[in-house]
Amino acid sequence: MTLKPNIEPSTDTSLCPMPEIAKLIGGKWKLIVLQILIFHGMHRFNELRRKIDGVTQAMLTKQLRALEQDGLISRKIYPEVPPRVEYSATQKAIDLREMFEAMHRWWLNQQG
Amino acid sequence: MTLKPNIEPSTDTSLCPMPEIAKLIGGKWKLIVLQILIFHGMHRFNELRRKIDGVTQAMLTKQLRALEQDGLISRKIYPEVPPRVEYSATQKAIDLREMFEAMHRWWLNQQG
DNA sequence: CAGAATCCTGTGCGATACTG
DNA sequence: CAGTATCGCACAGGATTCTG
Repeated sequence: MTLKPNIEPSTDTSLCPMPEIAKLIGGKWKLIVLQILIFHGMHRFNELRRKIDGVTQAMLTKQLRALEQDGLISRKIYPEVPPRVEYSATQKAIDLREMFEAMHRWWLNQQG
Repeated sequence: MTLKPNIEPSTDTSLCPMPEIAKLIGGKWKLIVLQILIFHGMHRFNELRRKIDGVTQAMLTKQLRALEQDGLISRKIYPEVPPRVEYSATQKAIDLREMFEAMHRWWLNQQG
C-alpha cells in the first residue's frame, strides 16, 4: 500500500487549521469528556466525575466550561435542592462522532 | 436524527483510552506535522518549517523527536554536506488518515 | 542545512479548602 | 450536589545563540 501524496480532502492545509482543532479538543480531559457525552448521552456532574478516572472537580469544571464556551457541550441547570446540572453533547459535538470512531478503529488496530 | 446512547465502537471507554491518544497527537504542532507528512509525503526539515507558520526550529525539532519516539514518523539521515534529513509518516501514522479526513469534514461542516 | 544547548516564561494542571 | 477560590509547580512552549 503506497502513500499517494495528492489526495484530498486535507491537501490544502489552510482549509483545515489543525491548531484550531487542537485547541478545541486539546487538554487532558476534553477528549474523554466528549466521548462520554457523545456516545453515552447526558450526564450529571458527578456521573462524569466518577467515570473519568483521576480528574478533580476543579479540573473537570474548567474543561466543561471550556467545552461549553466552544459550543461543544450544553449545560442545563435545574433550580432545585439539591442542585442538578446536566451536561450534553451539542450537535456540533455529535458530528464529531465519525472522528471518534476513526480514532477508535485506529487504536484497536495498533494493539493487534 | 437522535443520539443513540449505546452505539459501539466507543461505548466501552476502557477500550479506547483517549488520554493515551491525546498524548500522541497532543502538542501544538503535532497534528499539523502529521497532516503534512501523511497527505503530502516526505519532507525535509526546512520544508516542514516553511509550511508550518510560526514554528521555531527548536519547537519543530522537539515535536519531530516526540513523534519519532512514538513511532508515528521516521527520520532518514543522509551523511552528506550539506546535511539532509527526510521525515516521513510511518504506516502507523498513515493509518490515521481516516481520522484526519473525519476531522476535515467536520471542520468544513462547522463553517457552513 | 539541520540541528544542539541555554535560558526564560506562561499556563495547564493539580491539591486543598470553602460554599449555596 | 455542584460547584468556586487559592495557591503552587512542573512542563510545554519559545527566544536566542552556537555548531558540524
